[in-house]
Amino acid sequence: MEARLHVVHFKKGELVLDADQISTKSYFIRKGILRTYFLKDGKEVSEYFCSKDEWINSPRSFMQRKKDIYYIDAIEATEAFALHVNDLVYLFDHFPEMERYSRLSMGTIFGHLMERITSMRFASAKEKYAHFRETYHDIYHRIPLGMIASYIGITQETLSRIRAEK
Amino acid sequence: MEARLHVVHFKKGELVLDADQISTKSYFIRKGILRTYFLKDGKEVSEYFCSKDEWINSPRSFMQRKKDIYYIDAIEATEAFALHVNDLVYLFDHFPEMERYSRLSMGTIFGHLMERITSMRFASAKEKYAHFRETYHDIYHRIPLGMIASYIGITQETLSRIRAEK
DNA sequence: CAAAACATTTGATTTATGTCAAAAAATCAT
DNA sequence: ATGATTTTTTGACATAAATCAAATGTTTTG
Repeated sequence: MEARLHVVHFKKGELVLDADQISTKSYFIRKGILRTYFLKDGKEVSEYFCSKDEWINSPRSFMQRKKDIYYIDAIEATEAFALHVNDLVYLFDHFPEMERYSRLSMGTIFGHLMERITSMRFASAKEKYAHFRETYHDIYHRIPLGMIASYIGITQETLSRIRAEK
Repeated sequence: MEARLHVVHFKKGELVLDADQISTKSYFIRKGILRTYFLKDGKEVSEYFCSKDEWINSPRSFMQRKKDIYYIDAIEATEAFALHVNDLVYLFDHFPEMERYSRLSMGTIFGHLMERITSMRFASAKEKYAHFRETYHDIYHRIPLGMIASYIGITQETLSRIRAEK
């Protein structure tokens, strides 16, 4: 089992997954930050950030082996374990408890997504930023302003002004 | 198995689940529309709508047996099958394939949620309404304007004006 | 059927945030 | 280090959508 995970390193700014390829790996981060984003009108829109002890992948691409719109890149120099999708399938096939574990953790992620939807719907720019800081309280200061702005769906200028006040 | 589902009926406007109780049932709709909503500053905010052949519940309340903020009510007179959480757990325990099925369908719902987040982030009020109509293309005309407005996160007045133009 | 309750529309005004443009600050590469 | 990118800040202005208020339209209910 341990052997199925191999260590990988990414330099700051390095592309981990290109949107035009199907993702066969999921990464468990040991150090650094990876980020999922997509392009809208030629500009990067950050979808989410992952750091230490978290898994990151392009969900649909990885699970359903279909191309998706997401890129993954490294915000910082990052060290991670890579797990190949075939090995994961092997695990699901041989350890049924995995399925249950997976189902239950999905529930948690689910809750986060619903919360985020709510936050997007009724919050002012300032509140969205506050919500972002809560969600990423241990790494928010390591994420560039522009990426945060696109993550919460406001412009850089507005975010800069929010930070300036107080 | 069939016996574990029992038919229930709700009148238009009837409360199906009160937020101050833990939800023990999930409903599979045969006819009509149910809706999940929560209260924000005393006003109802619609979370999602379900119709024919879909399951509806208060996810965290149902799966984790914890109180959550969601109410469920009937937008139309509705007929549904109710499944008790204990019966579902029984199914998961006795039919491992259920776990896999559940995991895979979560992936789909996942995709919808992510799409919705994107739609909330960068769309104008008009585009949000268009996105809503696509998502609910077979029932959108049966949902009151005010509920749609809160679902997409704009005011009733703005939605009314969007409908008025063209 | 009328009255009440509720939902939608319309109008006038305000406000938060976006846009465009340029300066300042920080980071990167030679 | 130093010049070159890149990122962040600041300013002036435009605009979509919110707010407040009232009128109209539509359902429900006794």
